[in-house]
Amino acid sequence: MSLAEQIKASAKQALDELYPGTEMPASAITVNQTKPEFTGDYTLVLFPFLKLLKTKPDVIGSQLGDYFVQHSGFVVSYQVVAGFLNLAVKDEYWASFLVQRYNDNHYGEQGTTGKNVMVEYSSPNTNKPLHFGHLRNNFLGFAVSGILKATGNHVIKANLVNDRGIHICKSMVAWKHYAHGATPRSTGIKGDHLVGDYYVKFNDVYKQQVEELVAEGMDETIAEKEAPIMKEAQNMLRAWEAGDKDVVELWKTMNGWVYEGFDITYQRLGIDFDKMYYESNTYLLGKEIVLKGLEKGVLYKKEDGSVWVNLEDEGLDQKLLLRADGTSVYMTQDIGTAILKYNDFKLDKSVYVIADEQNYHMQVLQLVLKKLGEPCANAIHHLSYGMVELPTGRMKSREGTVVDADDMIDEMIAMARQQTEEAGKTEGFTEKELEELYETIGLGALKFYLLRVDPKKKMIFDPKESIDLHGFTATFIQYAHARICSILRKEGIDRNAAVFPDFKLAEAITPAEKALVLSLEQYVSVMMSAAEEYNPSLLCNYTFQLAQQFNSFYDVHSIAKAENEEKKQLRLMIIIMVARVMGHAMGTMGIRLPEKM
RNA sequence: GGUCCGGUAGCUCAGCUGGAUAGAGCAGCUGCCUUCUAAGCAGCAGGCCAUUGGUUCGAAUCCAAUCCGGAUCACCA
Repeated sequence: MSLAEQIKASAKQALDELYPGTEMPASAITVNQTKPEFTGDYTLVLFPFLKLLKTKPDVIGSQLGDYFVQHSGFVVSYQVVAGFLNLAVKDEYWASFLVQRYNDNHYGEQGTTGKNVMVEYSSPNTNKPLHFGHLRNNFLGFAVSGILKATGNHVIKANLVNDRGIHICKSMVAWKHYAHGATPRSTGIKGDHLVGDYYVKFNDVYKQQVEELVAEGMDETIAEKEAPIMKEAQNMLRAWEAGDKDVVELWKTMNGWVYEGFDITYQRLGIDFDKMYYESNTYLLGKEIVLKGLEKGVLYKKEDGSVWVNLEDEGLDQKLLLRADGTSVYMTQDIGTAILKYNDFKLDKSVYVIADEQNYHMQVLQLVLKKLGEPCANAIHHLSYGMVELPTGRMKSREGTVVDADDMIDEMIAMARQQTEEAGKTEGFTEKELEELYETIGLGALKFYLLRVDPKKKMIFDPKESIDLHGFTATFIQYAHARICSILRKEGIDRNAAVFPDFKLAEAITPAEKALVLSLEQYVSVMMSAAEEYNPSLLCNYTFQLAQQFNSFYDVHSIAKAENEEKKQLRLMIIIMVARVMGHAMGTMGIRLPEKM
């Protein structure tokens, strides 16, 4: 239990004892960190008690304050200011917290919940390379997986690859006509980019053909259907579904190129999966379920033979689940996959990392599954995140107005190199170490940039403004971490092995020291909130604040020249804990921290 | 039009389960490296928390209305 929670519990107990018979609801008890301008560490708000207890703030304040001093064991003194009870926590409490956690190598890790949680993320289309917006999805999914793992869940990271459909055929058709047999090997172009180029090519040609047909007097909506290249793509899709040997062969080849490209990108990003699902394997699964739902009378059939679900009672619309010709739609596939995933791993929770443009779709999916009586309906959680936009609006791969993920990674690493060299900080590194450092800094900055904002908010990225390496960034945290490592190196201390069995608290803890211990104490509850809210930005904010506090501490206190041995040990324990917590928090999100920079 | 999401410093964002004088970073301005890493620290300046009303001892936070921006409401995925 965190200290703030202990204070709440004690306050509840105190009120029960002081005012027997008056049931104070837990919601009436609020505990905040004390504002810096007042003395104290935590503050209990007294206003909510006044009416129910028919008393005044200073009366109840001193009653509760006395109770805390006498019974809590951790409060040394208190002050009542207006309606606030400011509690000062004993230095001994902080010291013993520190010693205890210092010797706990798993601080920040929760015991197992016994729950199986799947996080589906990334889920790319195999017709184009990843762009900046996809990065947010990938980082979010990976970070949330780490957070759920740290809070004791068994996590399965899943990737549902969208490897079939008309959009895939578009790249294939264009490649057939315009590539003259070009391959990643023959051109030296990364496979996903090569295929993406032909997706763009398809759209160029398509647009041109539509224009020509319109110029010949055809209606635009008809022209869009009649353009030869579009018809060809549709034919190809039909051929694929029929298992046409040549089409399937080409499909396998081109998807293979894309996977090779994706693998490189995933590896550079430090992102991985425990389970791959391919839509080509799963797209037929939902049909059976839908037909069963039809039998049960949960769904209904229209005259033309198409199958629908009526969600009007839920305030939504009617939704098609099977076409008149019996083929599946997107929703049907997702119904099948949801059940498949659920059964594959006996899931307690199934998280979908999907952009907020699909909120409606996910809502419908969940409702349909519920209507069908599928237990997986209740396990679904849509982690809906806002899209990354350019100042000019949304990225459109069809129009080629995207910030490419691979380019972005290169740019970030190049920037890390440039700034390290400019600062003259390359000494004492081998060439290989430098390469690794630039990657750690560049990728860290990129990940942090995309994770530090509340997932549900959309964000605007201006490619003209580079991602900063100062201030609220991973670099800032990495730098603080490197400083700690440097201190330890100079002191000859191994942070994983150092123990302080003789530590005694000899004098008062200073404000800068206390700020750090207080933050360290809050780490677990921050991690829990991040898990509850599926929100890595909480960890980003927390870790940044910890780094800030460390830098201030570093400025006013010396470790090497500490006033005495007790202070030195105290500070060593503090900074080692800070380094560990930073490493744990960032590591959870896939951001590495260097020992030196 | 229905539904949903957002509007906080010049810019990017915290704070939103109601609590003290609304916080960071960037950009701007002052200081601070013969002392454990200045990718840092300390400070200055910058706000009608979109608007209006309501609830309350207390509202950026909750409710209602309005304005602005976005998403979505496909036999696309």
